[in-house]
Amino acid sequence: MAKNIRRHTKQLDLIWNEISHDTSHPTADQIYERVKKKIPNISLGTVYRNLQKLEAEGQLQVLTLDRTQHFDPLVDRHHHFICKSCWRVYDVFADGEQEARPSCPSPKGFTVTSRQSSWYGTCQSCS
Amino acid sequence: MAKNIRRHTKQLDLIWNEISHDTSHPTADQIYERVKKKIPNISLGTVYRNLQKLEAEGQLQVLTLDRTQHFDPLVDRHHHFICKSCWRVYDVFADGEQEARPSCPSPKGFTVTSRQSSWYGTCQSCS
DNA sequence: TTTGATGCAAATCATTTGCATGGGT
DNA sequence: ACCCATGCAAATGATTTGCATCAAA
Repeated sequence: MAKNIRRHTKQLDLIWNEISHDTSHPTADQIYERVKKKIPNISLGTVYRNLQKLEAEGQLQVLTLDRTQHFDPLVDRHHHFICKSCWRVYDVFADGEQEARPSCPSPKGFTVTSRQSSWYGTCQSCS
Repeated sequence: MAKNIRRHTKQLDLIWNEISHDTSHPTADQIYERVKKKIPNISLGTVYRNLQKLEAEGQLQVLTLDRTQHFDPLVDRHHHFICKSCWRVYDVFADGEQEARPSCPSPKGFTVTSRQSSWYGTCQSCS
């Protein structure tokens, strides 16, 4: 019977403000460090819980890199370029990427709902 | 001055035998369970160390899925289809996938050395 | 004999969870 | 008042590492 009503807290607000315009793909810990400046006793667990909530609501995407989650407020279709030297993550918008489909296994019976791809290499500031 | 010569051990042999023809993308722990049947006191650490070595030598690829590494003996260019229902991983060979390049950020100064992409959806046996 | 590899256990690191309390609604 | 969200600390789970010993070369 419970309505499970979503509550509006200052912690969630602050976390969203920190990340919503950030294109640097920060980790939970990096967000925690920033947010702590405004709410010194906020807990890392709360940061994780709110990031999960934002992801579940489709307000952000998660990119796992080397066992660590990176959060990305850009949820439109795009890909990532990861620099193997500095490990910065760049958003990538590919031209002329036609909807390649799996040819093997046969597309029969396989339904594709999303796609994620990453380029690896060296970025401008490292080369 | 040390030559750091690579030694040939039965543990490495066995691990390679287990994985080299396996297309199911097993985890380290799954490989450990199999290998333990042949060398009961082999340690999980040894399995990890040998998998790392095989990866470094380019004999296998690692695919990280939900914080867990999956090992793939297929190192030719290919992608993956991950079923969101059973979490099985399928190898994918895409037709007509021309080399889309990042258009933003500008390709200037960005060098792409490898690319990895994954499709998510529902597989044949789950639909 | 030399020294890289192993087995074991403890350490690490990101993330999750249990629980008592606090604060939206 | 209800009961979801928080803070805290302990737990989890995959992976790594230190170290004494073993075994390829």
